[in-house]
Amino acid sequence: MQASDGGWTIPEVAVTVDLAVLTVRSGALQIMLIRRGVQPFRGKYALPGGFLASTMEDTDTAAARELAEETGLDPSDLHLEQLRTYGSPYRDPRQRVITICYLAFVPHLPSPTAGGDALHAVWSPVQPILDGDVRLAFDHDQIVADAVERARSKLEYTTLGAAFCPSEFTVSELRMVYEIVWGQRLDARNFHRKVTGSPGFLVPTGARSRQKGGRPAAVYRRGAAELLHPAILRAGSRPVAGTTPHDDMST
Amino acid sequence: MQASDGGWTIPEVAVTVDLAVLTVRSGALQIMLIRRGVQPFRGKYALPGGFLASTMEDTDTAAARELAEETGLDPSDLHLEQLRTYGSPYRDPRQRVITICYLAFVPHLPSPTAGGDALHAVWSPVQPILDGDVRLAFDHDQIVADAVERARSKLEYTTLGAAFCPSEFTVSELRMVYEIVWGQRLDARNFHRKVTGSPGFLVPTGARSRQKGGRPAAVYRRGAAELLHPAILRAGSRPVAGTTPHDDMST
DNA sequence: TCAAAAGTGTTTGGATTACACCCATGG
DNA sequence: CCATGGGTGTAATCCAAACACTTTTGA
Repeated sequence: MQASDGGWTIPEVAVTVDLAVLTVRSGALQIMLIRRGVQPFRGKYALPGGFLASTMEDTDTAAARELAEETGLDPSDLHLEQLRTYGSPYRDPRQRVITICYLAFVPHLPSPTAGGDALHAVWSPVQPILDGDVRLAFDHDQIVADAVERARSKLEYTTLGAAFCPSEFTVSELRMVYEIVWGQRLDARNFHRKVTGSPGFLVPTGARSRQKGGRPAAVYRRGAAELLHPAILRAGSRPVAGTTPHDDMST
Repeated sequence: MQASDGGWTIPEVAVTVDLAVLTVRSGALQIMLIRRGVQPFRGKYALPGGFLASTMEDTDTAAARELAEETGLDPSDLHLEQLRTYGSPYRDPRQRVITICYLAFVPHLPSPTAGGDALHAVWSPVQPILDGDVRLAFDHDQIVADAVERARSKLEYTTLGAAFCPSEFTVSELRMVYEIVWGQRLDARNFHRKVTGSPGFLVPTGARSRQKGGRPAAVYRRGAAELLHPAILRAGSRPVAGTTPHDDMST
C-alpha cells in the first residue's frame, strides 16, 4: 500500500478533535466533560470536542478554537498539546470515527461554569474515572487515563505544573498542584528548594501572600523555562513494568 | 461544537497511516523511505504508509500490517508506537489528508533490500534530512525530525535501544547504538556498568563473542524490563529552551 | 506567647563521572 | 608479547531525601 497515491478509493472516515482539559480544583485533579444530549451514549458524559470543520482548518487550530469556546480563555495563554489519536474501529457505534485528542492544562477558572460557551460543561474529578467507578461515553475513559498519565509525567520534567496555577501564586500552591496531580505528599522544604533553585521556573514578584495562619509566602509568576533540570521525580517512578511514558503497542 | 452528535455534515477527510521505521546500519541512524511513483512529489522520497483500509481496521493494526509488509518481519517482535498525527490542511496539495504516524525500531535487516514486499523501500541516513540537505515529500521532513527526537528520548529512559540490535548482542554493540542515535561518544566503562547493572535490561546467554581484536565480549539477549531506572541521560539533556520531550503547540 | 506555615541548614546515601587498572584473546 | 577491546575498582562530585531548626505572621 502506497502513501497518498492517486486513484485509490478513499474510505469514508470521520475525524473529530477532542479535548482533555485538566485543572486542579477542590483539592482534586478534574477534567472538563459535557453531557451528551443525543444518541449514542445520550445522557453519558464525554470529552468536549467536535468534528473537524469542513474548512481547511488545522487540527491544532481546531483544538485551540474549541478550547477557547469551552473555557472563554485566550488559547495562546493556555498549554495545549496533542495527546494521541484514537482509531479503534468500533469506538463509535454509528460509523468509523477517528479522534485526535489534545491535552490542555488550565488554571482554576473563577467563573462558576467554566467561562465561555460552556453551556453544559462540568468539571469532574478524574479519580472515579480512573477507578472505573464512573464510565464515560465511547472510549473516553481510556483517553482520560492517558491524559492523566501524560500530565503526571509532564510535571516531572517540565514547568507545566504552574499552568494549573493562577498568574501569581506561591510555592505552596504549586506544591499542592504536584501533590494533587501525583496523589502523594511532598516534603515542603525540599520542594521549595528545588523549584526556587530551578533557573527560569519562578520569577518573584516581590509581593507576599496574605493568608490565615503562618508566615506570608513569597509570590511568584511563571518564568520562561519550560524544562526542569534536574527533573522532579515522583516516588512512584520505580521500575514498574507496563508503565511507559509514551503509549506503546506490541512488544 | 459537539462531539459525535448526529445530524452533522461530516467533511470528507482522508486518513493515512504512515511509518517512521528507524534502524542503525553503516554507523548511522537510518530511516525507511519509498520513492514516489506518482504525483504529487513524484520521484521524491517519502515515508511508507497508506490510506486506512476501508475495512474496519484498527489504526494500530494497520500500522503493524504495513510494517510487516515492508520489512518482512513479524510485527509482534518489533517495537511500534504511535508517534503523532499530522493534520495541517495543505500538507497534501490534492486534498485534506490527515496522517497518523507510527514509529518503529527494527534491527539491522540481513536481506539486501529490507525483507518483504519492499519493492522500492530504501534505507536513508536521517542526518541529511535533519540538516535540510535532503527534502522529502509532504511534511515528512518534520515527521522524521519528530521521530528521531522521540527515538533519542526513548533511549534515555527505556530499554528500547536493544530493539536496534539483533536478538543476541554485546554491550559494545548496544553502546554503539546509543552513540549513533545520540551522536555522541559514551564512556565504554561506565556504560557497561550501567546497562549490566540495570535489572531486567540484559540477560546473559553465556556465550562469548568472537571478533577480531581484544577480549571476547559476553553475549546478551533483551530482558523483560522496558523502563530504565535510573535513566541513562544524554549529555545534551541540559536546559535548552524549545526542546520538549513531547510535542507542543501554543504558549 | 502559641500555632502555623515559610524558608534555611545539614547530614547522609545513591548515582554519575573520570580515569587508573587488570583481563583475555588474536596476531 | 603486544595491540585491542572487555571489564572492574575507586575517588570526587552532584543530587535528593530526611529532618532539625529558624523566621514571620495572625490570633
